[in-house]
Amino acid sequence: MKVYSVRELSKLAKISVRTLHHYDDIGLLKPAKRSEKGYRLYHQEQLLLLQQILFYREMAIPLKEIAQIINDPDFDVLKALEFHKGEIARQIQRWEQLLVTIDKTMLELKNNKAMINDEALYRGFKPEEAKQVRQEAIDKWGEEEMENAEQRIREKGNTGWKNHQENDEEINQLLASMVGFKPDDVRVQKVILRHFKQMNLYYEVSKERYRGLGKLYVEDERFTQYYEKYKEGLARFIQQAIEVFCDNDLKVIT
Amino acid sequence: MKVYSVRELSKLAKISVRTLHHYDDIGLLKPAKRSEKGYRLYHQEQLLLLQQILFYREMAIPLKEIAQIINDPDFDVLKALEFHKGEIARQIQRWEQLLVTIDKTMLELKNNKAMINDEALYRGFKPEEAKQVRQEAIDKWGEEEMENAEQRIREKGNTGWKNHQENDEEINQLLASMVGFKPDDVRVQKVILRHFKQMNLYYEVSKERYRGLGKLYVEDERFTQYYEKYKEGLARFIQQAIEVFCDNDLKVIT
DNA sequence: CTTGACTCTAACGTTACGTAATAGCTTAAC
DNA sequence: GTTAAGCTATTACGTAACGTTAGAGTCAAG
Repeated sequence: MKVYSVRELSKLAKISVRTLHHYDDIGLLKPAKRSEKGYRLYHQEQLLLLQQILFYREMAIPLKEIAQIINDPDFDVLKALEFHKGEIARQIQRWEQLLVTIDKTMLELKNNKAMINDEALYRGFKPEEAKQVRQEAIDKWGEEEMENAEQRIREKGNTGWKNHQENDEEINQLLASMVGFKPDDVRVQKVILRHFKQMNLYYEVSKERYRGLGKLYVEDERFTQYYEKYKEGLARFIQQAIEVFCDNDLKVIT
Repeated sequence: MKVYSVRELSKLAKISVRTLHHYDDIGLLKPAKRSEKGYRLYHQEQLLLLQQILFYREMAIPLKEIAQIINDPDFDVLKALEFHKGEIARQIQRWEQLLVTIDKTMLELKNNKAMINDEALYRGFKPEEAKQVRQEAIDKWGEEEMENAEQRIREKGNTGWKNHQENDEEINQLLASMVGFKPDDVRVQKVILRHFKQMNLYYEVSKERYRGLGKLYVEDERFTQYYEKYKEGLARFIQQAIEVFCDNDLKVIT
């Protein structure tokens, strides 16, 4: 009967010798016997076992569980597989969602990055600075927008402007207290208008860009988490309110 | 300016305190300062950073790389995201393939398990034993096939039958030497016929079951690896040859 | 002043091996 | 016979991202 050395077996199964050592260590796959000098010797039986092990390993089943499966004849393989199927399916769901998010993020980075930076800038500057920054931004718009915006952020640091921050805070608090209202509620829209005006004080925020910002609130974790901090569902609430605002209140803008 | 303790920040971000400790340890997110007694104190700035970190962490980007992204302004985020997008896409591919394999495996386990066991039995029994086993199998077919087959395997162990094994080996060698031939090549089909006869010596292998076995050769890692050992592509080759055989040579069977 | 809730550091545990490092064995060639 | 190539063994640290005690100091409230 043919016996296999570690190397032979490893080549057959296309795994490393170390892996076989490991499986021996943890008792998952012991060699049929040891040679006089302690060399591991495997038989067909082990080859078969190994194939099963690798089969299950491919399905991302932890080695401990694999040991169960191949050792314990009473182990319910079907149940285990069913379970892992669910796990994998969920995993796939998550990753697919991630792909979407990444795509969106990349789009933001490519096209709308300025918008994010606007927010970053808009938050934390004195009005004079903001106006100047804005002017610069408008001047160079389209050519080096990204680099410039980032550059300015780094240069200016975060020398916050008190009044602005407080106003911002108040608006967020107000909106937070209104979560649950219908987005087209007049009271909500009033605050949104205030928000919109606030932004337009130092920035030229078109209807389009405002709508885009609204979407960012729910699609970008960084914004979402920032607003969820105030109240659960706030991010989505604001976004919906902004949508309504942009759809209806165009007259205010011009 | 509001400062956050570890716990506060951890609650805001819905992560563990340990994680914040960890991020501090590895320098990914240092607190703004330490209190007199060494307590970690975080500011808004850190909150923002943390949000970014968690954002990237969600996309399964390793912490080291995240550190790059948020520290090094020259780091090409777009490229990094593009890269990870590819990674994730590939992952998803693999997992989806796994789902298919798992489904098939479960089907095999539920309905066709006997087939796998047939192969296991068929390989390694003396003819008398095999015949007896077969008789038993036929008798109890359909009620406890799975348990019985397993039971028999365990009972009989692997007391191999020399001639049978050798014949088996020779067939495999022959087929291995023919990989690359068209599956409907007469020489191939002759060997397949021999294979089929060999199986029918001790087992009642219908055209259907034989075709099913052929599929197993390529769909079940355990079989695939077994045959790939002889020659790369052998498993698929045999399967194709069996398909041709089952499609054309029905007259031989009856 | 004593709880209870919170904080710190230090350090081991987790998963499935990779990667040396050190040393003995086998075998074919010279 | 020796030597070099190639195999084998054991031991043990490294990896990623924290979880989980464990021991000990700190803070606010009753």
